[in-house]
Amino acid sequence: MKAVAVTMHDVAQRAGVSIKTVSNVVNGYPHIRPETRQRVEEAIEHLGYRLNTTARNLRTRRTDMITLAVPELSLPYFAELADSIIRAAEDEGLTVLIEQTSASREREIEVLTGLRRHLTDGLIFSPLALGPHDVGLLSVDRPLVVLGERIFDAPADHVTMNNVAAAKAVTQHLAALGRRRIAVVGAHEGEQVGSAALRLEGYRQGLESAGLPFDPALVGEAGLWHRSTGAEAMAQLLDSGVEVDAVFALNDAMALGALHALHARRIDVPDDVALVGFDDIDDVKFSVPTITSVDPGREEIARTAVALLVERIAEAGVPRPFRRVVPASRIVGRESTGDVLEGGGQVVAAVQPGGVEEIEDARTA
Amino acid sequence: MKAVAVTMHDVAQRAGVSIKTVSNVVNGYPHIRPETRQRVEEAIEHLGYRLNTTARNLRTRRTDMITLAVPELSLPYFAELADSIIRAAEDEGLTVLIEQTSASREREIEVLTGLRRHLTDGLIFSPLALGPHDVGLLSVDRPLVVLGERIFDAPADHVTMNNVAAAKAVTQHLAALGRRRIAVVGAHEGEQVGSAALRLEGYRQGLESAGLPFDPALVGEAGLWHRSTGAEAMAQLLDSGVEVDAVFALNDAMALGALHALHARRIDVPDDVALVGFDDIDDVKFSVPTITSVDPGREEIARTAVALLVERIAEAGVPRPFRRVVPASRIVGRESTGDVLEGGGQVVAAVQPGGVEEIEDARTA
DNA sequence: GGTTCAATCTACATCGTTGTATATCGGCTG
DNA sequence: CAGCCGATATACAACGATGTAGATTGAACC
Repeated sequence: MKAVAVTMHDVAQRAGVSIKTVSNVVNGYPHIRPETRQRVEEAIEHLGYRLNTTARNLRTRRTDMITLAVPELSLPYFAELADSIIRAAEDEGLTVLIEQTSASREREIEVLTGLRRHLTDGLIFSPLALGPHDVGLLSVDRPLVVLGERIFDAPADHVTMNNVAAAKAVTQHLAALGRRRIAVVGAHEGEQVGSAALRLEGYRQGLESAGLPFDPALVGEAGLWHRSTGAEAMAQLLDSGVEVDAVFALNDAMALGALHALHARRIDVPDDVALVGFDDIDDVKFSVPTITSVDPGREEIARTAVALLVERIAEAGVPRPFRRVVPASRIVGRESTGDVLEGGGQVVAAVQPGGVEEIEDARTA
Repeated sequence: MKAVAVTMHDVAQRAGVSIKTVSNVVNGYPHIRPETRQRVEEAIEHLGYRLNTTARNLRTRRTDMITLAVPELSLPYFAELADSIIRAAEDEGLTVLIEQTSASREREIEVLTGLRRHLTDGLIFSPLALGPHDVGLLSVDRPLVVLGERIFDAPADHVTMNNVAAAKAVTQHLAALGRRRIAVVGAHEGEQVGSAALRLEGYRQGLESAGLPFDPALVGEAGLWHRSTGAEAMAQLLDSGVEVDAVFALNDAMALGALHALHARRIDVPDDVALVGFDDIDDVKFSVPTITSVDPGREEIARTAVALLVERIAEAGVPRPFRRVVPASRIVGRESTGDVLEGGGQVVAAVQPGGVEEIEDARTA
């Protein structure tokens, strides 16, 4: 019943050539008589032959696939990041396999060490549970590019963003608008690493440079950076009775949640409270009101990550310094800070890129 | 420099057993002396052996991977769908490879016929460019599950939603709230198939059952169902001067865009205009105001699609009727229709599921 | 006219597993 | 005690492609 797969063997037989010649035709090897090529192509067509990618992968030791490990696609930032990375990979002839780690430590380790290690040529990894102490786990013997702000000293290439500087710029911008009681949503108490810690640090620097005091009462905690947690953190801040005239949500999802919570209490944005997010996802360009946000250069992050990985794959085994790349980011002003009256969005601050840095300790990736 | 991959051969040698025994240990074959098993495990541990998935795939003719083809992940509905499908697949021990078609005809055909055909065990395909005329292209010789509303007579299992009934219910609900000038955003002029046509049909039926006339001036067109196109369509409707007291956006992304456009014109939702979307994505639960929407049963769609595909894969070659599954959907009422004052969301209408239907023309999938 | 070389094609081994058939051993059955 | 069976382990071929080395042309070269 089930038609057995057509192989090169069958094609070779029908075309009256060797199986290797079929392979050569399929792979575009140039030195083939036009007549032969035609016979082979006819046979392929007639038999409906399709190359077996798995067999080729085994023989060539390449799969032309890469893995992208992110927490979850239902978080808009990661969905958009995945979109960009898939496109960038496609341009390089690569297919992307997505692993959702759910920000679970176990799953993140599994991605690094698990079964599928031999299935793709490399890994772009955006950790959320692992931290600096886990650097050892990243010493895998295959091409790896790390994203994000949790692990900086990994033996791997690293694409990140200018968190501190951008957060500082956000805070300064809010201060420049005359806001004095700038709250934060999404802090992680006691944490020393990761986006939360860095952006909070930028916030403190921004306050300081604006001559504003740091008030712990203005710092709202939120574990996972979802819309819902942002709304909860915002609600708690408001309920605490602390005076607030601006909110810096450490990512856009929380900014949307915060906006929701503000609206529920009939607090006007931006008249009563100004609001800024981080990530510049599509949502904040259409929310009501639109939300000012930090564009961390998502496209560039994606393209760079793929490019670095492709390089590592090509040079597998060749030692070369690990690189840290930090694309330029910028603040896009929108209604939530009164920077534009409606729609649009305009750059109100550009944050210098960190450029490309080569790290001494050059091991083999 | 580069460590050559450790194979079963190396493990076998170190453990002093045959390579097949190593394979048996790795695969959990029961009849192995504990002592032997331990020696093998020690060797695996010591050498850092990892199974080569590609080789196994070749030998077993299975990859335990499935392909999911969607237009793009930056559309929230598809991001959430992908999330759900990846989780459902994981529960079945499958990994998901995502292909973005960008709603391009060419890419959609490529996904069906392309190189990677032999790389995964099956395909879950959500077409946006192909239509009923392309049914022939779907006669592929491998497990396939089709999603969506564009192709109904494909020789494949099909998971869809109750578009007409749900859209009718939405319209009736708006009418029941006293709205008389119900506009639509996202129609596709002249199109006979697909979500747009079906939902528009439901809209017409809803109007009719409510005794309201159908007014073409109230129908706004939008090609791609993005936030931006929804905003444009809404703006055009408003600029046309037509009277409107409710808007049915044919998906949530457009509803968010429409809300944005309404807000830009200082039109209050829901006081001046009520708004309903479709898909029940996360965004509409946190927008300002929150938006009433149709929950098409995304989780169930995902689980069903994976389950059907798994069944086809297991029974490859066995003929069995093609099935069409239509999960139940429901309208979740929120602020944009005044159904709740804030937050939350409550079911205001349940739409009967279409159940499972078996289609006569049973070919082999 | 022998040599050289590019073009064209083929044979064979190989990538790292798993399926199949088979060998060996000891114990249990009747 | 012959016969049988389950437990344990192995040898060998096979999955479907590609890399390597080499065979066979015919034209070009000196």
